[in-house]
Amino acid sequence: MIAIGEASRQSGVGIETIRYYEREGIVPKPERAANNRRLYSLHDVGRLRFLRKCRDLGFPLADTKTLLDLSEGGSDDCQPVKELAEIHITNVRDKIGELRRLEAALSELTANCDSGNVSCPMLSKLRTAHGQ
Amino acid sequence: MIAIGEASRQSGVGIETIRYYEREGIVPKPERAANNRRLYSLHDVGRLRFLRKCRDLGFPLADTKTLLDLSEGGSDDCQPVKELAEIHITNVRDKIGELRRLEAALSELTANCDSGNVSCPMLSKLRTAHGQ
DNA sequence: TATAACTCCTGTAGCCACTACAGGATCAAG
DNA sequence: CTTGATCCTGTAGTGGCTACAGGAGTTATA
Repeated sequence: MIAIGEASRQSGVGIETIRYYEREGIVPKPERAANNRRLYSLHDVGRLRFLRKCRDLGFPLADTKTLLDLSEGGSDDCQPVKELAEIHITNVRDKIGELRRLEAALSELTANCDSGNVSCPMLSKLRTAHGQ
Repeated sequence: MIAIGEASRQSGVGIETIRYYEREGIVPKPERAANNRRLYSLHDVGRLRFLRKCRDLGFPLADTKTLLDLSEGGSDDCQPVKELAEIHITNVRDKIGELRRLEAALSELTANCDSGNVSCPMLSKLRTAHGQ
């Protein structure tokens, strides 16, 4: 059994984040030593690593919790996992599209923005009544 | 002079958001009618529209405030505008790259995730010790 | 004139997923 | 015995809104 700092190091999840996950009920309350310090098992560390990977993949915390429950549920049924992942990947693609539109709009706005320019074309475009 | 609801309609900025901008000092406190209701001029509406365009372009609110100040400052110097925009466009591109990596990782993870699968390959990959 | 429906006011809390303290207790090493 | 690392609880802050609650005033209709 290891302390929270070591569990943090081994899992890549920050100490404060581990405590936050505990408060939020994402992970079960760990054992406590006689001095009231949290004690984590290898299994607990594995769980934290699992959570970190889900979060790194951009899953919302609630989905991450669901995935963890599915993973520990034993059945390992693909169906609900697939659904969550597909919704998420759709969201990711939507965001990419949105950001690409942003990038294009910004490029266009700053196209004639030279350092030597006195009247800034970007500001004047932002001031016009167009674009709703 | 118009009320806040009309200013909201004309600018596309929500009523609560307008009041929030006022609290945060993004826009100056407007005139008040005898009944304590806020009164906005055409100039005020133009300012709100400017803010909305900046926000739609994804600029952080603080940058948006800076752009507004530059726009109203009179000098219309391109230099600081260009700098803000370039930092922002870099951030946007970074985010696009990050999301593309996410998309690829998710696609790979779910590649063999069929509805008929009993042991979910995505869950088992998330459980492995790899990937730090 | 009554009343309903609308708009406005202030102030506060919630969203997401942490992150950063403050203020204190305990522990290990020299 | 001191120093420094680690741990504890509890609270507040981040960004940029958004959603109330609870009340006051305004406008339109019966």
